[in-house]
Amino acid sequence: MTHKTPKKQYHHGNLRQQLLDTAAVLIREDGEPALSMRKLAEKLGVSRMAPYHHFEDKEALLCGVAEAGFERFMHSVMAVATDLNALEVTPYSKDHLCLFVTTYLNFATQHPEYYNLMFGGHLWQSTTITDSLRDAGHAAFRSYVDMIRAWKNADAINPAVDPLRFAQLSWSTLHGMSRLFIDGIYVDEGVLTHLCHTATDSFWAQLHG
Amino acid sequence: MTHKTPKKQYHHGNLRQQLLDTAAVLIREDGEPALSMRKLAEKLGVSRMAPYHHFEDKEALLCGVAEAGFERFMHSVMAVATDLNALEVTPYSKDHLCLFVTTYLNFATQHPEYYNLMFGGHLWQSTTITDSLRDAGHAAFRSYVDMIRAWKNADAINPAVDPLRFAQLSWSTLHGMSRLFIDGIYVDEGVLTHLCHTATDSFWAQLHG
DNA sequence: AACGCAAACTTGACGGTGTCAAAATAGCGG
DNA sequence: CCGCTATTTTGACACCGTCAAGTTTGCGTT
Repeated sequence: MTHKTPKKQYHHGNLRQQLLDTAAVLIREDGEPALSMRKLAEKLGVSRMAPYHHFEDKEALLCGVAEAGFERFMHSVMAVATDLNALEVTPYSKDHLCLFVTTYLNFATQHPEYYNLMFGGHLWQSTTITDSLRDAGHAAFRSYVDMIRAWKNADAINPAVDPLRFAQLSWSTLHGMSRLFIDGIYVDEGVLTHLCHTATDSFWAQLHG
Repeated sequence: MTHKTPKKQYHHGNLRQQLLDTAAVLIREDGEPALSMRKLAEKLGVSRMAPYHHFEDKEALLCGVAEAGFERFMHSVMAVATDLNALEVTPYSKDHLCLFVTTYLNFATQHPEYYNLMFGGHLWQSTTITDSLRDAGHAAFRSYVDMIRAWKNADAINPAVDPLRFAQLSWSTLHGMSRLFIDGIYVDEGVLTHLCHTATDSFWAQLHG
């Protein structure tokens, strides 16, 4: 008979998870390029090579962090979708759309340490990107397209709209806005909320033109 | 009386410029993170510290490369603007708009080594970004807003459109598309041209709604 | 023509990085 | 208790950015 859960199964315990969490914290504090495996290991009171038993190399670790980011991201979006009623937002309305837009940008600007890895070129251009990360990314996009298809199936938008095409363009806009704010090219907080509304207007027009 | 131009003013000659050019080449080949000052110096047959006489540190060098990118970028955009007649594109037409969109994306996708530095977070988030680079970036955006103002002054768009607001949103879209293609998240070449047209349609609608 | 001087370049050294290889240790099933 | 595997450690290496101090070069002045 095995123990129910091997709580502390070794010297340190649940390293792997702590590596992911602490890496995210360190990246948030000092930026991704400043993260070093050695400092990360030291922060967890473990020798420099210990992390390599849980992640093949630094990039694999970052892929893991990005994957965790996708989990959080999906959770955020799902949460808003289910809380529509509680928020007194009527489905398929412009407010609904705006809520989605602001949710996306809030995640991006409030969790840049995740967003950068999730949608940055560093990992996606790399030849060693994890299969699971690639899947998570594709799944996220697919669920976005599915969301638009749902609008279409509910006769909430112009039937001539191509969901895939609209998804590609609108995601580009959301992604571009996110990047410009995260990268500090756009700075003003007020501009953000205003831009969210302008973007929503544009999306709404595309969906009903 | 000084010489008109000090052609070969020292051992090596016009290093500074070769540093900028070769750095761009190396980044294009292996990506920005793979660029090292030492390899760059060696490639030019010069000792490792030589570059530091022309650029304070690695980041300053990258700022220089980015600045060169802005020059090329502005040149590309200007060239299209002046060649409108030769290309048989009537000013302020939808084709005109589409031409601008494709020009932007062509630059981004064909010169990622410059685009990444010009509009990437690496330099803009850094506290040590060069003043001249900052100026170049702002100038580029300002000239974009001015272009839209010109359309407005020519009564070519809906007078209710706020040029700054439209510039921010449309630039976000262009930037987002560029990033997604450069980062290899969107891959298909055909999708690019199609997305350019979809984006143009959206912009056109915003300008004439 | 000689000199001086500043600009351009080199060499040595230091602390930091990712990670390969091999040794050490811990915990669990038999 | 033994042995086996999962986990962690230590040593070593090549590479990186760059500070400090030395060396070369070429031009302007005398």
